[in-house]
Amino acid sequence: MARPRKFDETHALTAAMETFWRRGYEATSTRNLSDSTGLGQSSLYNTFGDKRELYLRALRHYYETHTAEQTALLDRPGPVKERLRDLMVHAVDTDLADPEASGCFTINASVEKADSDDEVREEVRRHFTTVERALTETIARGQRSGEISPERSAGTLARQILSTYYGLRVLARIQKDRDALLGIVESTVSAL
Amino acid sequence: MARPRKFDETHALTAAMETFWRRGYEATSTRNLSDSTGLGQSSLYNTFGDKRELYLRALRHYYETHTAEQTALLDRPGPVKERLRDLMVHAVDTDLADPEASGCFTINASVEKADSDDEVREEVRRHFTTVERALTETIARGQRSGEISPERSAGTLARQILSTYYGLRVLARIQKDRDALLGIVESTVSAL
DNA sequence: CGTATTTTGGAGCGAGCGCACGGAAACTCG
DNA sequence: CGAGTTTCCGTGCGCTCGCTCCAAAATACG
Repeated sequence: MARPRKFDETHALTAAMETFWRRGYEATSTRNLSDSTGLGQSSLYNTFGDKRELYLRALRHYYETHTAEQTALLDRPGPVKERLRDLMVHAVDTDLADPEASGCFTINASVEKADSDDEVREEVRRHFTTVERALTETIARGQRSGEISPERSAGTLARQILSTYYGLRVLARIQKDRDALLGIVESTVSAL
Repeated sequence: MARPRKFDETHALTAAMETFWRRGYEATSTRNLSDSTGLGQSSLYNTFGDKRELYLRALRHYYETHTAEQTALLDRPGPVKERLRDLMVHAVDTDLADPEASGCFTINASVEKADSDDEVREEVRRHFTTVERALTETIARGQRSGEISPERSAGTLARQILSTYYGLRVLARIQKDRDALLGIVESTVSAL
């Protein structure tokens, strides 16, 4: 019925996500997005709306790919403490593997834009809540199986892990000493 | 010998720091800085150099005022666990008290600008290291007095607290439930 | 009081920003 | 193959950006 697109929308969205992820919202220009996606400016605007809408789409895409991957690590079978350790070790290793890496996009969005944009804040909250819930379920499972003491509530322990986890991802931006970071992980897991 | 300044340099620096802190580096224009400090553009450039230099000055000013305040909380006398609790509770309360608050400037700088600016990264590292060292000393003191088990090294425990602490400050941007946040603090302190 | 020196305020520079637009191009379908 | 529809690409608009410059203003000193 009309001229077909010569790009894949998901590929373009992934490229835009990586650009926002690495450079942040303000430091990313629409030319940067045009370059990294390979789309012309008008195609960008036709497909995704304006810069802010594309940022929100990128953040949601991060949820569907990366946040989902994090909770998937927790939902796997096996000893619960190993699942929790996997989550954190995986984060440390991906943060350290790529020198261009830019931590966790959700945290970046939370710091740079959640204050000034209600929709961004709600989206960030959704990410946080999803990970927190996955952690709570995992810990509750561990408490039922006896791997984790039921002394403190699963919710409190989950928030404690969540806090350590996000702190790790902030520290890992500066502190590149893998052993020090893994020491945090071990100490946290063994304290459960 | 010449026309005297009609502003106080420290006051201007404090105002600039608060602007960068709240809005971030990229979203802050030199007009914003001119407005918040009350200085004309030429006075700003005469006194502080360009925008980036002013940002570095602001970050160092944060170190001397706010980071120093954090370590001062730890250096006070009294039970060690109370000192650690104070540090975290104080952060939660200041983050929640002011709806305009924007978390921890060091974390913000780490997320927005440490990747792309070596001097910012070194300054952020200095903040992190200072808090980590203060935590290590505090925990070592607790181990000597018997308040904290010497099973795990003071350095590892310090980094664990540091991680939780920074995670708390990220979470507090979104999660405004004081009881949930304080639950993290209690759980962390009681696990020592 | 005149001169030297520094600060101040405001205008304005070139560059890059987000975004819009219009015509050419590439398809589907009658 | 022509009509209709959507996408693509380049140009450029209005604006704001970081930063500079300069003349007026305000002091200290001989």
